[in-house]
Amino acid sequence: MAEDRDMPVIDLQDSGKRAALFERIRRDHSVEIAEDYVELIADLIETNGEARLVDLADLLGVSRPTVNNTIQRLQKEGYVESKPYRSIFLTDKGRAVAEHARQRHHMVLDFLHTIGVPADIAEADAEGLEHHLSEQTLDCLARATEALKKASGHGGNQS
Amino acid sequence: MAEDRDMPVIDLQDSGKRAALFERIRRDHSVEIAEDYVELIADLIETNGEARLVDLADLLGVSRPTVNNTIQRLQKEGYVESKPYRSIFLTDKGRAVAEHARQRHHMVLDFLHTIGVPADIAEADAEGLEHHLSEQTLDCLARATEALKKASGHGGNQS
DNA sequence: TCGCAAACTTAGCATAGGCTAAATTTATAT
DNA sequence: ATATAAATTTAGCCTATGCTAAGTTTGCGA
Ligand SMILES: [Mn+2]
Ligand SMILES: [Mn+2]
Ligand SMILES: [Mn+2]
Ligand SMILES: [Mn+2]
Repeated sequence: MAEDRDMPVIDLQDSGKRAALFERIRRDHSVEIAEDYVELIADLIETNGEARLVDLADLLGVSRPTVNNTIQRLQKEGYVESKPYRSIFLTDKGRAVAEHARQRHHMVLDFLHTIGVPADIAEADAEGLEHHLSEQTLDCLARATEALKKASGHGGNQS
Repeated sequence: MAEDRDMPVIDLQDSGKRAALFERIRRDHSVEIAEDYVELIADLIETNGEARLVDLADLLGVSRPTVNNTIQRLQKEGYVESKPYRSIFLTDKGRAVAEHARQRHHMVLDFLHTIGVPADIAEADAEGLEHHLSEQTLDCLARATEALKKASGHGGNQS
């Protein structure tokens, strides 16, 4: 139970191994924006019938030219399709990514709610956390969420 | 228990509120590198007596000029001090950030281990997750970790 | 001590992701 | 039908973060 809280977390002996972890984080970040965009686009299409650039810009809190720029990149990378001045559609690849992103988003949110994080804060944290969870960890998280739900359901206390 | 897994996670009605969440993520990302650097620098100083640019570059998996560039920015922003061609030191601000980062890193890792994530994967995921947890969520996470430890300790099963 | 290797810096380049201002196209309302 | 408004795009700018190649400084071994 002695939780060496002031020891390096990091193995300074094997720099190659450590470097690989940071490389994964940099990769995660490079797909993060794609994930948020396609998830929003899927939501907009389902809710409004179409995904317009102006709505994306409002939801993301960035300027319209910024969205335009990113959409062009996402189109090059095969996530979306859109003809000039028309609204935005998902490719099969984009739809798959959106579906996956949405599931993870739900799972993270469900977990945060279960451990007692207030809804607003859970929403905020989930938006960042969702992009850094491996499949393995998602599995374990789902199991832990169920375990905690069961525990508190059967008369457990958490405060 | 009907977990509407194919509903938008996102409130498309209030774009201002949603935009605020993404703005926080963008802010998180802009301090993320600072956190990883100061944490590594603290570890190197404790372990080796000094933090050298070349070791940072090896551990981070980036080139030496990249580290040089970032260190100059971190110095402007008051996290580190270093005279040309000499090794790198933390300011009080840098030390505080490093300490905080290390605690979070430990907590996330402890949690991931507790829910059964293999050590390698836990290390990898923690490196990204650690930067997106609010204080509130950290609190709840610590409590959940204890609860799960207790549960499995007292003859619980998780698979 | 002095020459070479290691470490660090500078210069120059690239891409991603932001911005504003201005141009262009599409949609709407009279 | 046409003027105006809204939406989208382009142009031009910025910073952060990455790179390689080349220069500079430091440190060490012979
Ligand atoms: Mn999401
Ligand atoms: Mn997100
Ligand atoms: Mn860390
Ligand atoms: Mn990290």
